[in-house]
Amino acid sequence: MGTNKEKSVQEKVEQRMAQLRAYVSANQMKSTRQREKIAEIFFGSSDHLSAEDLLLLVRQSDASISLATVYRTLKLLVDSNLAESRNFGGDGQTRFEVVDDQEDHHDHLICLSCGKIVEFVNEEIEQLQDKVAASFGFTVTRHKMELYGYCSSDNCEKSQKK
Amino acid sequence: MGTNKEKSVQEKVEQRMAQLRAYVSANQMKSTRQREKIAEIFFGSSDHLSAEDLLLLVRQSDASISLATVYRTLKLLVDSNLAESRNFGGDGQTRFEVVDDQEDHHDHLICLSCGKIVEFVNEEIEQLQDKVAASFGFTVTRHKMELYGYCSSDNCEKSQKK
DNA sequence: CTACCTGCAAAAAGTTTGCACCCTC
DNA sequence: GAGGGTGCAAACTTTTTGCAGGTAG
Repeated sequence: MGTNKEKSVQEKVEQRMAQLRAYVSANQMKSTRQREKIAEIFFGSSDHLSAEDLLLLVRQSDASISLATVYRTLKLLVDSNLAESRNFGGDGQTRFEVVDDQEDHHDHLICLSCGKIVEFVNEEIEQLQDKVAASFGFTVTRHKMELYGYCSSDNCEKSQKK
Repeated sequence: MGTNKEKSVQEKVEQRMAQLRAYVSANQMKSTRQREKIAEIFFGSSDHLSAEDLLLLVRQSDASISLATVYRTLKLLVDSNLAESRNFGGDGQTRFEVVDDQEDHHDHLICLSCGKIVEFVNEEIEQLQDKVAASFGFTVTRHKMELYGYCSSDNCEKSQKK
């Protein structure tokens, strides 16, 4: 593992930052210290962060950044197609995650007991989705699939949330 | 269409009402005019209503009902497994829909242009989902699948929302 | 320098809750 | 009659926005 097929985390982050800078300058926007920092930390994180989560992380390296700017930056990332917003479980918390161009789309498997979130891809399902949609005259551009259930992790039964 | 395999809308609503009453009395709760009305209208509606939507409908026949009671009743319906809450599009609106015991689970196809929502079921996909989940050691109890794209309805291109 | 950005605080939007009064069982 | 239910308004939570001052290009 970790050969030429995978990019290092650092490389991926840099690639996203480049895309962001391109979008920013193409739209008469400016590159600021806050935007750079927020985006960089967001791209580097693999979790499903809420705005508040991200604010906390960002403040570890720059305590003056405000929640409003985090929201504004997240909106920018979503608009530029570098991030996507999700609404798991209906707990009223919007979470964001990094979008990987076409190359690495995935769905989620969520444990209702311990909260673990696993990402997966299944080409067969994707094809069936397109087929079903087509039968209704729809062309699918993106989708969201979340499977809720129980995992078999050791520390799952023990550390039940809720 | 409309033979013995389908229940009339009225019958379905009554069945739900009976389940609700059972739940209510089994939990030392009371049956009130407001609860009855809200639940009945909710069960009778096939749309994906928000609390506010439902309030408007309910007020057509009883103008004194409050939003708080609608929320309280919706929570009751969700707790009693007669309704389910959804979060489409991430537009900050929680929508509710009637749960049909096991018999009629479905997923959604959503048109990004005109907002049309189509419900569908595909057994093949469901089986694949279980299979994929099992490969990660998960047992799926429920899932959510939303396909976003564009429909081919006549009045779609014209009446674009947003 | 100009236009875009940021922080702050106020405003929105959606949902929940405390309380006094009301109604069902 | 007692205990849950309702309406109203206030409280909360999450996200957005107006404004005055700051800064990138």
